[in-house]
Amino acid sequence: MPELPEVEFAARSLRRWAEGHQIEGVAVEPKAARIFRPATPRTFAKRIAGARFEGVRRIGKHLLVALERDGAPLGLLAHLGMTGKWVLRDGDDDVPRFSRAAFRLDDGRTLHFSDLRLFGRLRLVPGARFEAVPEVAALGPDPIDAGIDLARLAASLGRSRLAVKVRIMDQAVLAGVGNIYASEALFRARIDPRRPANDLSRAEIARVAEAVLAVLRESIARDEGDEITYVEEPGAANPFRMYDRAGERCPRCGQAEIQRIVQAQRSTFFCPRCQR
DNA sequence: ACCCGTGTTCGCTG
DNA sequence: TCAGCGAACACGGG
Repeated sequence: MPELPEVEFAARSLRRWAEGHQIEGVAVEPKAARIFRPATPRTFAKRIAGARFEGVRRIGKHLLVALERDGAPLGLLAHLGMTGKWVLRDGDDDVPRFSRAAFRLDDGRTLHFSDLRLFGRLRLVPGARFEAVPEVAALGPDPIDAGIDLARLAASLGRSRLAVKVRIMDQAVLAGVGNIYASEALFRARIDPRRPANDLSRAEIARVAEAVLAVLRESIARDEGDEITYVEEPGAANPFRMYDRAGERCPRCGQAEIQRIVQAQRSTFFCPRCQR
């Protein structure tokens, strides 16, 4: 599910569902131990039980959850990986498929962290000192939260001969841009994803910045309500213009077919006619 | 059976 | 020294 817009949706959901509520107990799936590392599932459950949700921040694809336990701050760093999602249930029966951790709240509802592929992470951060976590410290600016500084983006791109599509997915360059939105943004910017990053002109870099912001904002706006359609759900309509549309006509020129290529072991979709 | 997947990390290489 | 590459992680769906 998750790139920046989907994680933003998760952050808003968590705020609405959990802020101000206390965790009465936690049930963890022992087989999902890798999610809780370096803590063991048991230690994780023990340390977080009794904590109250204070607030939720998002940087890129990371959720920074501030908790308070026994009057002391405690952080929960959550990453959804490829298939993670937060799900709220009324009671404690009706457990979602692939629930890996169930947080029983003080109002009888249960918050589930569901994750099929186990690439997600739930990590406790002592004192809620998120800045001290290396993977958080390494993140570049979040485009929605901080905007995109053109000079900084130009510097990041100019330093690399990597394909621009691969480069803008680097979380140190733009935190939160993943495989889908990288393709979507470069289509909007009319830039060939295979171009070396350091080959782009200043004007082209400006187009990339504008396009990244636009596709992220569009998607966040689309997810405005309580519901979100997950790409992987069977029968869900594909909301993207390029992603997973190989062989279809380009929606811009109406002439060329959308191509699928592989870059850095990930699928890229683009229009060979419009994107130069 | 085989390939694919919205992400990250690790070890190797030049 | 370090950017870049490929494999690995894990598991269901087509």
